[in-house]
Amino acid sequence: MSEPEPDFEMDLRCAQCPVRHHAICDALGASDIGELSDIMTHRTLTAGEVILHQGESSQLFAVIMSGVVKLTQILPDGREQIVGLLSAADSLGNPVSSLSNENAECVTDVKLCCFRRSQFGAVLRANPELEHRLLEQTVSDLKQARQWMTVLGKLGAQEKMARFILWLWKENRSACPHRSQGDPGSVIYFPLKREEIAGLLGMTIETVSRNISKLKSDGIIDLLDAKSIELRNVPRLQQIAQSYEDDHDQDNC
Amino acid sequence: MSEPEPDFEMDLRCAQCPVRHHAICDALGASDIGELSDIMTHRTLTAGEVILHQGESSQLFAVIMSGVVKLTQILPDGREQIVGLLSAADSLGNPVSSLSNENAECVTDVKLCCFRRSQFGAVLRANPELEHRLLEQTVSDLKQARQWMTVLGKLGAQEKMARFILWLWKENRSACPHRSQGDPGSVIYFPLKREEIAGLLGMTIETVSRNISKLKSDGIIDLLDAKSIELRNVPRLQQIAQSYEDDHDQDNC
DNA sequence: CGGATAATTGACTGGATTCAAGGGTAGTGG
DNA sequence: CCACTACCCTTGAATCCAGTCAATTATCCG
Repeated sequence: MSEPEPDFEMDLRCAQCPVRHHAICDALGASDIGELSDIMTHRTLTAGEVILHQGESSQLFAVIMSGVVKLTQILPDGREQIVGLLSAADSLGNPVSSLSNENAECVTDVKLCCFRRSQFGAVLRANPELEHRLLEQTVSDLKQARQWMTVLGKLGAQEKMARFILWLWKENRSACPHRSQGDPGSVIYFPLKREEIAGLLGMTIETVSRNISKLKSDGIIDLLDAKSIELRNVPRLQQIAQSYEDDHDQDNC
Repeated sequence: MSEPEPDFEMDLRCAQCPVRHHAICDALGASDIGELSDIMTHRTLTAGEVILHQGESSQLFAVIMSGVVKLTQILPDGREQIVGLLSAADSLGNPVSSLSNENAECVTDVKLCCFRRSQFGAVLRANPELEHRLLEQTVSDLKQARQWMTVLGKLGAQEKMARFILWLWKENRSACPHRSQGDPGSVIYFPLKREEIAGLLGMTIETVSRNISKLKSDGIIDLLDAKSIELRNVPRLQQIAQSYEDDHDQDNC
């Protein structure tokens, strides 16, 4: 139960990789990408599997090819806080130490592109552009963590829910920038249970549920099913969320 | 009021710098440090001065030589969350973009070693060891931000206070690892007002005050003055804080 | 269909905020 | 040196928001 069963598929090369140009490996050109493809292995995990344990040592460094992973911290008495959510093109694992600062657990089924820390570290040292890209991603993660600090520390339940929904919306949008029209059907799907939303926002499942219901009865959102929300009044939502218009984000993507 | 008045002193070189071997510049050896000393300027700021504004562009990147700086995020309605505290040897400013993600404001008088982003970036590109060191620091900051997320999201007022005091204690200890005996007089001084503690822990000044009083009346701490705490029962404090024994931290110094 | 897991809703409780008053302390100027 | 003021801290009382406990309904899968 502690170490997931590896599932190797050595045939798939970087050229066919769906996140080749969205993940940190984009920093390497066609001539250097071989350094990574030579040492990578693919692995498929199922929802609920634990990838990393907080405080424990691991040789894994990986890029997420598909699926969602949650980073959590667990208190001695069992309470769990979600401190990060990772999805396709994000990377996983501590790049500067073998000790993991958080637990990492699959929210959905997940496909990983895995490296041994030592081998990845060697490529990193040989390719400063790659390390620079890793720095950019870490700075971006830090920015997000600090934004969540503000949400957790200063916002009320209603405001937290609104922020969460708007955050989902933004993530959705940056993930699939296909439809160029005036975004007609603003339907968001998310794979998180109420318990996980609660774990992220620092509240209980009951409070999450109550506040979703409130937003629905106010006509601001509509619930298609428990994990699909349709936005009906975005400006109102932004107002409730105490968010500045839009974080004109020029980050990865 | 928006741009602090510079105060140049070109005479002081890196060799005399008190943080030369504790800050990121330690990554550069004696032969390369000149690249930095050639482009650095020292600046002295007084408590309350604002160094960076959230969402605004700035050409500043700096290393703190002395003093304490708080990083904050402010909501449209004025509520303020402290998302980070920086002190001697920490660096300040976004290394990958000119946009600042937070406000930075002096808590005490502060001495900075300043660089222009563009010039520092050039040194960074020429010295991968320096960029690696910056990555290490950013990862460390991210780890800390996520720990605060757990504090903000899951702990009660009493637990937050205990964590805060233990965090101060650890910071104190790593700052001056002089006295090697069994730490007899565990007195901690901190420059933060109640309002700032509240802003960091996601509570109000009144709740902060009440909980400090509670810890004092329980004999767990003693208050010498409003900003000096004496620890009287560390194990009890750790128990209240819901913290694991000690984050056997092998980080920077 | 049936059992298990997930989500909603209600009633009650409690801890933190809010509102308000009262001390303490530091810095200024007579 | 002391008085005065401004700011900071503490403490009390009342309120309120979110948590807890509990019951019901919905959904997913065998």
